Amino acid sequence: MTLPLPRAVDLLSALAHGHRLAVFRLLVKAGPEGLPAGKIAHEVGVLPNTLSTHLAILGHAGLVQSRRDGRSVIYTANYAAMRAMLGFLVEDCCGGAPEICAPLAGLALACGDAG
Amino acid sequence: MTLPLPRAVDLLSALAHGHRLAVFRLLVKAGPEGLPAGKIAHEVGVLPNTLSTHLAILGHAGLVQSRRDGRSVIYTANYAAMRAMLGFLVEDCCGGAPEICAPLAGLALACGDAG
DNA sequence: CTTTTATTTCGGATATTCCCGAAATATCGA
DNA sequence: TCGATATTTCGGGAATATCCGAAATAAAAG
Repeated sequence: MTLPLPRAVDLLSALAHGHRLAVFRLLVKAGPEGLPAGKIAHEVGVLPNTLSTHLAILGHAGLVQSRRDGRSVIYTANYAAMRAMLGFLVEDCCGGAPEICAPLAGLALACGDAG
Repeated sequence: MTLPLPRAVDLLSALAHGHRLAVFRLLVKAGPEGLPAGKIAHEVGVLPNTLSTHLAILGHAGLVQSRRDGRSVIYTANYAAMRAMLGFLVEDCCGGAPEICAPLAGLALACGDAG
């Protein structure tokens, strides 16, 4: 197994929430520069303290990292964690069912070209 | 977006549980023939009624299907749903970060070869 | 040093998830 | 029909998640 099952559950749980999924998408789009917590809260539409909790959950799962910049705390997506999760899902599925992830090959290649 | 956000959350939530993730993996490995609920319960190590709830959750998310065979109810993994979820994650990530899913291309291809 | 801005932590109220035992339903075989 | 097997539904209790307002912490500005 590419990832211990509880670890995979942690990653899935972290993203299994509308606001947290939105936050992660936002941070992936933002790239390595990341975004300050306040801006994320505003974009996603949640109170700063609530967002802080969500960011902590994402952080605990390893999906985001943070650094301080003056008064702001900048958050960035951790690609490695997401890659690990996708790897787990793909390898775990492909083991028994190429139909599931064979189409992903083209998709992933297209992403490399387009991105 | 390849999938409405709430739909993606449903799929992620369904798999964000140790037993349910184990069940889904088991069903993917079992292939189109599927497995009866009782056997799944035994393999995963949960009581039949508890498993029934988990199967209902997976079913509601569209990740598994069922058919009756005599006294047994046979469950099978729904590849399309899993493919949709992976597609969402990959496309959503690759939009901003090829580093995440570029490695998946090779992985998915390898699955097709090996599977 | 005080104020302002940015974020996190704390306490608690509400909602949801999770699991179990008991009972109900469906199907088969005697 | 009666009993056995397979699964689901029901009801409730315990654990967990979610969200909010208020207070605390961190850093810059005046």
